[in-house]
Amino acid sequence: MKAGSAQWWRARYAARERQRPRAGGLELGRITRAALEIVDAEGLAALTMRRVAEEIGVRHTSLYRHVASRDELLVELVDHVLGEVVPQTTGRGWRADLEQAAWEFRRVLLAHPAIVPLLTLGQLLGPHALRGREFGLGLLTRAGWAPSRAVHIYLTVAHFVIGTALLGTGGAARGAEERTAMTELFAGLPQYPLVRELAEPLNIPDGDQEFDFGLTALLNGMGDPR
Amino acid sequence: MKAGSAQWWRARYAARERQRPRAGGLELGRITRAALEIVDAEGLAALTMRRVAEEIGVRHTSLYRHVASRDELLVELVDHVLGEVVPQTTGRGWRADLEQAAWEFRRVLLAHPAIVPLLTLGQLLGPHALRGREFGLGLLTRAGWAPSRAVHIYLTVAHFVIGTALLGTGGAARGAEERTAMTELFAGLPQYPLVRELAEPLNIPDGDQEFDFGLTALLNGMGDPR
DNA sequence: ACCTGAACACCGTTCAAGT
DNA sequence: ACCTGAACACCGTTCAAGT
Repeated sequence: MKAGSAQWWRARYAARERQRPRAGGLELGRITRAALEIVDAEGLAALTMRRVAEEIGVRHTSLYRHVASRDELLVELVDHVLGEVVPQTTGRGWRADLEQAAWEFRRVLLAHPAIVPLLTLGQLLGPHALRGREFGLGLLTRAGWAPSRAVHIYLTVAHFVIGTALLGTGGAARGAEERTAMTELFAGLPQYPLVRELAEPLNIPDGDQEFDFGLTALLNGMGDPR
Repeated sequence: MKAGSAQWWRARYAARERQRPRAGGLELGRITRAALEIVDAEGLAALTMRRVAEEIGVRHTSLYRHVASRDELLVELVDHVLGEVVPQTTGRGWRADLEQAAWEFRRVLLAHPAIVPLLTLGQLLGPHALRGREFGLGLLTRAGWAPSRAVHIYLTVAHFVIGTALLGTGGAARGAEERTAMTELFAGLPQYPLVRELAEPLNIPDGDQEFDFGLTALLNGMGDPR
């Protein structure tokens, strides 16, 4: 069964209910916490089963009693990080609430850049993901949006947050020396005059500004609940 | 030097100019073409150096003469796929042109779902990526958008296309049995009443409709060139 | 029930040797 | 200049054996 699929999640929830952890034993939380530490400090490539086990002080084969594969561990890690998202209502209407939730989601993702690519590994159906989903749908339906419209808006904004985080972290992130390298690169490519001319605004590494621009346009374009 | 970084691309362009391939020899194009075949048919996990070499009929260590690492191969593969994007003007104004380009970009990504996650590996600075960038910036500036505005619009739309493709392909893609599994999953989770109530619209696997909704909202919200 | 040890198949990458 | 062969270090995963 593929880790992160709906079928997998269903089995996972059932197993979690059945489970009674014994005192002093290794549990899933200890594993995901160790995994997050490694991934935050050293990146995704450093996250091996052996490395996680070493961090905890156990043989790496022991992990397979709690997690069926590395992929399962990664899926669990994603929902663990999603637990840091704490959406709150603002008292200033649905649009302000949605914007605040989007920025809060973005904040958490940027705090753990290495796990962002993992969001595409499976479906976001863990307890923390569903908590966020419930919150978003709640504020939209309470504002008067029709159910199918609320779903569309929720999914579009969520995907926008994830998409911009994906492109803004990792390989696409721009430092100072990256920017000078880019200028030099474009200088040697006369085939693309506009790319060269607009090199400066293209390379300003202000992801927050771009995020603000896109989110505002998105919400402007959606109108109001009938 | 990190594959996909601006510095890497700079060296890569320079090396490509220097290169004179000898007749009958192995060249990069042959490698990326074999890689794409494998990845389309069997997914990203099947794309090993040994497998690519086998497909071509050569020892796997030979690949390292043309590509410094597996990561380099993946970055080259991305730009290779981007070559399939053929944006065209419509004669119906900048907005129609931009929408058409966005759909064309989406079409190519969905045709090669396994490579979509690779778009986040490095910067999109290959020749085909820059060709698309030049096209997008061209149609926007010709329409009268101020340069910095054109850049924002271009980046936002491009990131939107990639973001929705990322979440719509791979693990998040929904088949029929996935949807029934999701219904059963929600039925057992009374903690999330709205998620359960809206399960049906949430699980309709119509990515095109969601894409259309988001793209329209985005462009609606951007207004017109001054 | 949980952890350990040994083992398996398979990776990416390096490098001296051939032509 | 390019390809080959052998080798290295390191993976994820399985499973019988211990407690």
